[in-house]
Amino acid sequence: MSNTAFGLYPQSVTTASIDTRLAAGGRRRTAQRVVVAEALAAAKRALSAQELYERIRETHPTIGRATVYRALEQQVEDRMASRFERDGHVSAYIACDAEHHHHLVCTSCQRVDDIAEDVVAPMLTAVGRRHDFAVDHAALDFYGLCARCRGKRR
Amino acid sequence: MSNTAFGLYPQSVTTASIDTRLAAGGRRRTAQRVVVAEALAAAKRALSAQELYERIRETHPTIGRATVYRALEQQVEDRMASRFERDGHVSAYIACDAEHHHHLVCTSCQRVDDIAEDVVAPMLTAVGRRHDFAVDHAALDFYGLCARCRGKRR
DNA sequence: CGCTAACTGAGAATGGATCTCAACTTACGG
DNA sequence: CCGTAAGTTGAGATCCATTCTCAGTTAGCG
Repeated sequence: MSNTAFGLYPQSVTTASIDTRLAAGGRRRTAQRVVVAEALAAAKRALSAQELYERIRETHPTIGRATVYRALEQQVEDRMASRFERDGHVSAYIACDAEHHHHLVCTSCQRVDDIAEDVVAPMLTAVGRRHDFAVDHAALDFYGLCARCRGKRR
Repeated sequence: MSNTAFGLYPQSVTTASIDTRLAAGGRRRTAQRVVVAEALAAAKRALSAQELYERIRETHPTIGRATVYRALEQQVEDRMASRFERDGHVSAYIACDAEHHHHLVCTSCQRVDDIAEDVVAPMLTAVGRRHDFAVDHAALDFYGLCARCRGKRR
C-alpha cells in the first residue's frame, strides 16, 4: 500500500506534538503510526488494541492489524501512551503526555482521569517504610467508577 | 474418574478452614476443589492457572484443565483467593483469607505480601475528594520489587 | 538518486482461557 | 439406605487477542 493514502490530520488534539514525538529514537514517522496516535488521542478514553484497530479501519480499510498493535506498543515505550490490563486478558491503551502521572480508569465507561503525584506519594512512602517494598511507579493505575457512572447505578 | 483417588491432604496450611469454606453457598466440596485450594495455599506466592494446573498434574495426572480454572474462579468469588493480571495477559492467583486487605505483588519472584488497610485508606479518601472517583477496593493491588529481589539487582 | 534499515500488511501460528457435553458425584429428603 | 436433582468433572474442541513471519515497501540520509 502507498503511505500517501494516509497523512490527513483531523484538526483535534495536539497534532504537532504527536508528530514530533513519533520520530523519537531511531524511529520513522510513517503515515500509519500518525493515524494510530491520532485515533488514540482523539478517543479520550481507554481503548483496546482491537477496538482501536476497528475504528481505524473505518477510515483506513487497508491498515494491518499488526501495524496497529506494533504502533501502540511503541507509543507505550515512548511514553506517549500507557497500557492497562482490562478484564478478559485484554490490553487497553490511553494517550497521555510524557510528564509523569497516574491514572484513574473508570471500569464502566473507560474514561480516564489523571491523579496528581502528591495524592499517591504518601502512600508509596508508607508502603516502603512498613513493608520494605518498592512499588513500580509505572504500574500505579487505579480502577473504579467515575462520578457519572456511579450516579447511573443508583 | 473416581473422586476417591483424591482426598489425601498434605499436612500444611489451614486445611480445616479451607475445607469448610469450600462448601460455601450452594457449592459442593469435591476432592478436586480441595486439591486446587491446597495447592494454591501451599504455593505461598502468585501462580498462573496454567502453572498451578501443571503442578497439580504431577500428583493428580487425571485432573482436567477446566476443573482447575473453574476452581480458581470460584475461589475468587468466595474470597478465598484473589486474581491478578500478570504481564502477557495471564491471570495469576494467590490464596488469601476472607478478611479484607490488599496485596504487594513482587513482579520478580511473585511472592505476595499483605498491606494493612490503614496504609491505603488515606489515599482512597484523597482520591475520592479530589477526583470524585470511587476506587474499586477489590482492584487495589500493587506491583513492584520486594526487598530480596531489589537486593539482587544491585 | 541510491542505500539501507525500519516499517508494513496478510495471513498463519500461538497459547491462555472458555465452552460443550455426556458421565459422574454429592447432598439431601424420605 | 435409596433415589433424585443439581452441582461437577475431564477431554477435547473452540475462541480470540496477540504475536510471528516474510516478502514487498518506504523514510531518511548522504
